[in-house]
Amino acid sequence: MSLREKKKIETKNRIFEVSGRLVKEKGFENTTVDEITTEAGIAKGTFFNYFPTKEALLLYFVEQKDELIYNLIENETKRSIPTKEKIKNLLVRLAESYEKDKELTKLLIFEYRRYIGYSGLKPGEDKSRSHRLNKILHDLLEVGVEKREVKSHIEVKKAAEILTAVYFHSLIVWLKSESCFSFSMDISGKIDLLFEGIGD
Amino acid sequence: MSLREKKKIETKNRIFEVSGRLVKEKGFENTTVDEITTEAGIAKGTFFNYFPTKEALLLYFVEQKDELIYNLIENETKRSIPTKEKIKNLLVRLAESYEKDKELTKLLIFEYRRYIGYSGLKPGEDKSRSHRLNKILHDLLEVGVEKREVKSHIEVKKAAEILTAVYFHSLIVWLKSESCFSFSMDISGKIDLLFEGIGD
DNA sequence: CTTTAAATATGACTATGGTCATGTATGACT
DNA sequence: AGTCATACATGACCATAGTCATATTTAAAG
Repeated sequence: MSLREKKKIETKNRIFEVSGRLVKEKGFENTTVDEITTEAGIAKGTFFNYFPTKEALLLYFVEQKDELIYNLIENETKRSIPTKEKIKNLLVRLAESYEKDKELTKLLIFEYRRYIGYSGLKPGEDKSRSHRLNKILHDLLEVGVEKREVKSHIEVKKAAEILTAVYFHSLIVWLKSESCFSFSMDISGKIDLLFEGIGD
Repeated sequence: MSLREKKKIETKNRIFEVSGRLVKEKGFENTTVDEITTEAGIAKGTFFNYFPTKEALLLYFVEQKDELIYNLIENETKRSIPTKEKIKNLLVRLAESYEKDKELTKLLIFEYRRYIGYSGLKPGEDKSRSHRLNKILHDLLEVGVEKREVKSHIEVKKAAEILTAVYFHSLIVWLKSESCFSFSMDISGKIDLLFEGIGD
């Protein structure tokens, strides 16, 4: 690895490290790019050589954290248990990992939404977090149909979207609520309801 | 009405009118407060006497539009038809009203999310759009339980949240998609699925 | 070791949302 | 009508995200 590459990585890491500390201390909005660059010992412009906008930094944080979580969870989907249990386990594990630090989750999720809601529009590709979960759920449901654990005539695409929708909406509701009900319990109950159906 | 009040209303209307025009022409981000105030013939500071932030203006737009839509729809919920049909009609009507101008909807929804995702956190009260729909659906479901059209043992709260979640998520997916599938058809199918259940 | 071109760093500069001390119009009270 | 407190308007000013022409560093070629 050339000196250049080494320096590049080092600089990016320093930005990441410094900004992580500052954001945890004072929140994202209250942390200025000036502060980050000063603290990191680089010029302001340099920051924008590494992250196109201040919010891209946040995106990077979220991506890093998601990567960790999804890796931990991937194994879960490989066990041979009923489809419904698999989906429930997956979403409950996800929920639990967010429950570990509600404040941090709040920070990351809301800022992320803010950013993605906007710039996420322009490119044809949607790399949003919901897409990733949606794909996993879609695959699980397809297997479920094959195993006759999921209604064979349902549109798997719609069902996956429903599960994704419920998961993310519940996450937002939980994050916004002052009362500290359990997100994982909530999502677990909702999955039961979704598999059973609402109608009588 | 005093002269003062008249002037106040007139000024607010002028801001609303001018900014509406500019935003439609050039988008929200590309419309500056300076432009709006210049065009409206007022000083910059005056703008902030009427709207605490630039984004509050957008909030105002959305509220105005929502008011119209919900008023149109309210009657729908009063007809004596099965609960499922009522809910379906409600959401399909909502969907149809958004389908009328996808671009405008995109603009309003995404900018709104951006704003609310952030400032919507601070106050205990959540006046978000999803709350309003959630309440309506909750009420409809409760009636449905009484009429034995909805499973009596289900938690109505969870069911309402699920419907709300699916509606808004589908809206976002639709807005983001390039292909022009019908949002109202999509939501209609999903409601069938939700009432039937996913499991076999 | 020089020279050179490309990658990278730099910080003065711009654009814009938002603030605030000050000025001005309004209407209640005498 | 004249006086005064209050609500409202004003625009100079500030903070900060993001840009860009220029300077510097690196790596390769001669």
